[in-house]
Amino acid sequence: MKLYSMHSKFYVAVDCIIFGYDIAEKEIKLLLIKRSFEPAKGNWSLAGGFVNEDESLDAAASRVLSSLTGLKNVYMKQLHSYGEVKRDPEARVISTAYWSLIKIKDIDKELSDKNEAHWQSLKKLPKLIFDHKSMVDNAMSELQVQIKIKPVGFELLPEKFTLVQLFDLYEAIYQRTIDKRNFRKKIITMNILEKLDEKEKVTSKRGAYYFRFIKERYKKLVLGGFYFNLDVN
Amino acid sequence: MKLYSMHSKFYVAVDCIIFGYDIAEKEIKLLLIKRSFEPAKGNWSLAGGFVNEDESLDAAASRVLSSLTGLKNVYMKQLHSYGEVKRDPEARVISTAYWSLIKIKDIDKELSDKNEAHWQSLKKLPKLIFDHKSMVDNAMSELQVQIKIKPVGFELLPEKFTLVQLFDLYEAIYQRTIDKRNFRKKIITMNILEKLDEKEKVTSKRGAYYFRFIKERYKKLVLGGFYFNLDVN
DNA sequence: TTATAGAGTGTATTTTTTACATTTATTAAT
DNA sequence: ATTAATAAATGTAAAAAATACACTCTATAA
Repeated sequence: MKLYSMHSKFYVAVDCIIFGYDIAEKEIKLLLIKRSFEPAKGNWSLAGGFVNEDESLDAAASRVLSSLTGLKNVYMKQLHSYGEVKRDPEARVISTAYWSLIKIKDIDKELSDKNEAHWQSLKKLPKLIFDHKSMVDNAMSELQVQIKIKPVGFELLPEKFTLVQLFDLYEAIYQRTIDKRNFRKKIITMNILEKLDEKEKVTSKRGAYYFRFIKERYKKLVLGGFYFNLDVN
Repeated sequence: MKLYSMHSKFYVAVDCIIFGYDIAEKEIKLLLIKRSFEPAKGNWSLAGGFVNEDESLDAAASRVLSSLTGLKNVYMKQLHSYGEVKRDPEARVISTAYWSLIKIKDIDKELSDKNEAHWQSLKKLPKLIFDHKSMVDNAMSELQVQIKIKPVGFELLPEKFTLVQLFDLYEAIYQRTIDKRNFRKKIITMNILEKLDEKEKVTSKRGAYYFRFIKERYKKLVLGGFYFNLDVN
């Protein structure tokens, strides 16, 4: 069949904006790659790859993420497709960007090292190739929006976390100070966290109680019309 | 050069979800096409087209919209890219969907007739080809979100409109009843509308005052930290 | 026993949202 | 001229949510 044969074909790629959170540094980090092939070989780049004949865009993005980190079934959402004619100087490539939230400790270090992947602080990013900087900016905006209205922050924290850690994460993402008491009040009132008996005792003598996000409880609440909202002053 | 030559190439298309608002019927409508080529010739479809070598995705979407309606510089935003392997039974085609808001009266009727374009009520849509139905559903969700937080509703109304017309538009998009007094209070308080001396006298004896959206005033407010919000009960 | 450092807590005020029913303006019919 | 009809326009009190704000508690190490 050749019904479409008069039309042009294009390389199609995916690029992944992989967010992690450094609890100690209280900083959002991005997993970036030293590009291993031309053009722009040796420069900093998002994790990316070309789409194969037999895989969907989503599958390609999952493959790229997994081949770099060893992770599957992590939080990943399509962000936007970038289709400027000259965005890649080598050839016409249309790229669909995905953003992902992972726990830094979960990645397969050997695999990421082999691929020359490095965590970089969002605050002092190196220059990125092509239009990757604007992909990052767009992803960051999306993250700021989503973390207000969906419980996605927990994707960046360990299973057990303290309210202080959650609070610091929100400050890091909002990039502003927020009121500690009002924040605690609001998240606790939602009734989607379970307080554990265990305490985190590294950062203080007194220790801070660990909490756990109960996804099932959240889902049940949503069915009843609940909207997650952590838009606090 | 052939640095990428080991990778596959794909047909890339754009599809446009074109929203219009029928003031008299108080209904959201979609501009749909009787598809003129195989596969699925004669079936209902979104306005779409293949991307050309020398145009960006955005430009392709603008071209598709303009070739069907004669309209340029209208509200249009990228929605999502659809990349399932078998989404088009004929060949592998990756499609980036765009959604657009236009004033029904502004379209070039001759042009749209020639292209077999027809306005269809959102409430009784015909069966659409491929994955176009889910594109429409996603676009509708996006419209519902955006009209709450951005002044995009005015894109669907004439330059001059009454508060009743604006109110009816919001009810049509939210697909629920809203409180008339609270709605009026909220939109008026925003101070982004100008009340004209003129009245619309077709739908009532008393007549309803026309208003006008003042984009410049809105933009100035936004610079000062203002957030449009019409999330009313 | 005491100093230290971070964790944890409550309330009053302001702002926003919600619920709700009557009056007003105009025209057409008598 | 009066009246009936119809949609437009309007205000307020109560409830809920958001905000501002500073001290006490707990555990450890000196």
